[in-house]
Amino acid sequence: MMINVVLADDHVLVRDGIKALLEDQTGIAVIDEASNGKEALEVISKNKPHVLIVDIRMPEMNGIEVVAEVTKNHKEVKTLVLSMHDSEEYVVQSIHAGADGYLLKGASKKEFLKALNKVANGGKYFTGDVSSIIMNNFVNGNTTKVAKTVKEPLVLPFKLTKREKQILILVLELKNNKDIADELKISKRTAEVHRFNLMKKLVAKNLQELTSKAKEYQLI
Amino acid sequence: MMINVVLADDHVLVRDGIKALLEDQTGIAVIDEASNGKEALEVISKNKPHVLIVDIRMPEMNGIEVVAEVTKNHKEVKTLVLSMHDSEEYVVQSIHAGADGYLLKGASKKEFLKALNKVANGGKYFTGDVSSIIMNNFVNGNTTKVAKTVKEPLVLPFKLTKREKQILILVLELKNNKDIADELKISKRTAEVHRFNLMKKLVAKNLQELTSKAKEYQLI
DNA sequence: TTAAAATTAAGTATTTATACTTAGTTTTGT
DNA sequence: ACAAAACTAAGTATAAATACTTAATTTTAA
Repeated sequence: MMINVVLADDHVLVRDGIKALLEDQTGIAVIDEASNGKEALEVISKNKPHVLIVDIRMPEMNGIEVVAEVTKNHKEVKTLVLSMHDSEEYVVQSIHAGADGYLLKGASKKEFLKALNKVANGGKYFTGDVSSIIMNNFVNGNTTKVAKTVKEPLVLPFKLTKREKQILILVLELKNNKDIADELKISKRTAEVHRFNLMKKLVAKNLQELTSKAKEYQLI
Repeated sequence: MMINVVLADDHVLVRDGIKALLEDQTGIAVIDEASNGKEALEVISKNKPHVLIVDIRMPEMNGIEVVAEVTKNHKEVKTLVLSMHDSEEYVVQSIHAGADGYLLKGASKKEFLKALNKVANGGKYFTGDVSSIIMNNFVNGNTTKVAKTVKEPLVLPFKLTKREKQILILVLELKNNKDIADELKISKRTAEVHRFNLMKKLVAKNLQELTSKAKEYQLI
């Protein structure tokens, strides 16, 4: 029985790498590819693969949003999320979105194939390092958040002005107000007020929270 | 004339992707691979390739260190640095280390081949976005630092104590002194002094410089 | 053309970070 | 056992960040 696979990743090197890896595997075929999230959904609707291998970070729609959409509208398609980073946030979001597996891009060929086969056969596969993360979060009661965090990047409860976005980038680069002022050719007091407004809009108490929120809302 | 290439990248998917990309190119052959910096140097010594394609971030030795070593000991080998990020720091360091080219992993096949051929033929190729960065830095006189920054991760001019390392991690997580104090069960004033000492040891004026230095010295 | 939104920059106040030092206590190495 | 190093926490001082507001000017949208 042939396992039909669709790849979604904006880097052609990564897609080619996966294809090369699967090339000599009997029973597995890469039937189509996508380089962004929206394209991935189109390709899936058209081809109805058994498995979607999707990078977590992509233009148009990120991997988690794609997984949530596939889980909702293509229940027969299994999803395997790829990520460069062993990130607790990403893992939890993947699970909440309904992913069948999560794998690091640095995984061995052996692990990769194991994950793909397991997922294709209806099982779950989360890379070993991630299991304790899963346990921690489920034990701590983060399981009730169903597909909430994955939607938030699409409909934000606020809107940043052009200037605020510029300020945000520099703040996230850890520049102080004087440097920000110099770079944007405004006064230090002006930079302070923009910064204050950003904190208010993102509901952040300090730089750490601002950074987390910016990542969560995918503002960077 | 065949261009012999060695690949150095710790992700097998990336190496496979590059191989797949080069597979149908007459005149180019991937003759060996390495998955970390030290292995890369061994492979180069053994195989004497025309070009080394090296990821900037690798275990054992990072790509810039490898390039510096190759520039010094294998002058006939051209080097092309790959990076996921369009980072001014990385570009400047690559140039200083003697790299013949710098490319983003998201580059198109066309650009990739253009870069490879140009570098193999003795030219330089830095991805378009980078040219202005190069100009900025050269104009601002950062050109005199020859292979200095690439060696520093190996021999540091200071030593961090156990406690300082703990403080550094939390500072880089953007935690404030009160939170650091709570987490390590020390007083806020103690956290302040450790923080001050860190700034002094790493010769940093502020959080931004501290973060940069920590990355440069590979303390995180 | 006009109104609304955004940008700018000042005011005053509190909190936190940075700067630098001193000194007692605890831990580690010889 | 003792000396050195590390850790701890206080002192005083300056600078920066945060908090919140007001208001004039510029830009943008209707």
